[in-house]
Amino acid sequence: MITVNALSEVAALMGDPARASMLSLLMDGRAHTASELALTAGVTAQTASGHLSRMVEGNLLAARAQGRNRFYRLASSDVAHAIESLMAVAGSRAAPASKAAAWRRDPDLRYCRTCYDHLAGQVGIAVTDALTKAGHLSPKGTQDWELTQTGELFCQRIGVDVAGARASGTRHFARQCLDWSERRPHISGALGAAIADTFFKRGWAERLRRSRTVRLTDLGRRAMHRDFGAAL
Amino acid sequence: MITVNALSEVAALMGDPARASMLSLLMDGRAHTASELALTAGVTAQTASGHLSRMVEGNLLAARAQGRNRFYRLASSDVAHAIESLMAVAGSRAAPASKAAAWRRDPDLRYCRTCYDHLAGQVGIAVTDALTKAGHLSPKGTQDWELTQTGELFCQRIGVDVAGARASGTRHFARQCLDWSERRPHISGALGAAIADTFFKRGWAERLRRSRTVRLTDLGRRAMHRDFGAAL
DNA sequence: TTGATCCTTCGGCCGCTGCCGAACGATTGA
DNA sequence: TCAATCGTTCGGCAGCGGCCGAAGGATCAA
Repeated sequence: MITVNALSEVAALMGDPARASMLSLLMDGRAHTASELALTAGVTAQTASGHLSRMVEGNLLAARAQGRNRFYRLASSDVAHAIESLMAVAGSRAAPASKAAAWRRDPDLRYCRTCYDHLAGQVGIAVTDALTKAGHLSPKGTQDWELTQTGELFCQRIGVDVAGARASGTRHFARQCLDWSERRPHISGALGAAIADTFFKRGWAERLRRSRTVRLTDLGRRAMHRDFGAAL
Repeated sequence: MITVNALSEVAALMGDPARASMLSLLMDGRAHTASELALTAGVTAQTASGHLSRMVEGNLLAARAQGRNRFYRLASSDVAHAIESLMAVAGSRAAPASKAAAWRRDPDLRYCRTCYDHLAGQVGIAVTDALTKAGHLSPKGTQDWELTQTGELFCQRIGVDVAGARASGTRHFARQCLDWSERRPHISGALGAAIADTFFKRGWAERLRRSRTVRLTDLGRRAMHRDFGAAL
């Protein structure tokens, strides 16, 4: 009865209050950091770390390192489905969880910032989304992007130095970088840096002093609309 | 976060190997006795008893006493659905579980017998099914049956003493009795006894000596076909 | 390089809970 | 009524597992 054992193991993983809290938070479909999950569960970081690695081991979660942060998300929609079924049995429906409050903090930083040397935040996501929607960019594996032929032309048109990016030695060309405020991947790597360069050189964006925060100029706003088809 | 607690509690109930074994067995949708579940789980009766009462308490199972046996079944389809989702996460599909072997034992007893003073086994179920399908009988609550007007006429026609059954003092008129071999309710109570009486009086069935086993006669087989519309 | 932040591993404590033996009601069949 | 069967409660034991403090690696900002 290998299936019975597997059943009880999966259920047991979900059956701890701390882990259940984490899973509940992750039901929003986004990725969360270990410390955030620890806070939610009401346990210390080291305890949370143990829980998280066990859930990764049990194929409930997927982890992804991002700088000194580690983001965790549900491993599959199957997991989300199972949790929802359990909630149905529990008889109470999942609370919508008011996140509005959290979004008030640091709105500028969340709007646009540099992530190392490329754009992040809502603007970074908007750029990435626009490129993928237009067919210029498509995910390659879980870590990279592929720049299509039309993407190559598009970059040329708006003045992104693609050739320079390709020639950047050991560096990854186009990388998927998990956005910590939007919790979705944006474009990084050499191409991401080249795109950010273009934003700064053409006066579409400017760095705020002593901060990672980036301000989108009126010119940039118009460019986002005209060249990327995104309203921001 | 009342929902989180409830989630972990439900999952924890399913997260024990012994309980998971029981739940797996109960996934066939039928009711099983406590001892059968104990055997399946590989624990002693008293351990199983504890598990079962906890699962009843947690609304995972429903229990029903039947003589000195106690039958347990999944409390709802929601529970079955949740278990199935967990199995999907576990990645292995539920084994069909070869039950064919078990059905070979005591085929006569399973085919037809008396349960106290009424018919049980496949014949008892067939009679009950035929009456409900024809609209003569319908469940009333979870414990009783209601005999409809057409049912009353039908009983009159085949010679069941309904009036006598109604007059039987303190006794329940038409009761749902869980069939231990078919695991589904058949008709018992005064009406069930009266129906069985008819079967014996009209030569449709005869008791085997020193046994609860009942043999359906050729006459009875024909009656089942003609009057009940059931092939047996 | 230094300090700060994020996360992990290690070690030990403690409480929960699953397990069984024993004993006891309840029901059934003879 | 008596014996057998089914199921339960009780008590005690043992082990798993969740928790934290301490310490250390990795990464980032200055």
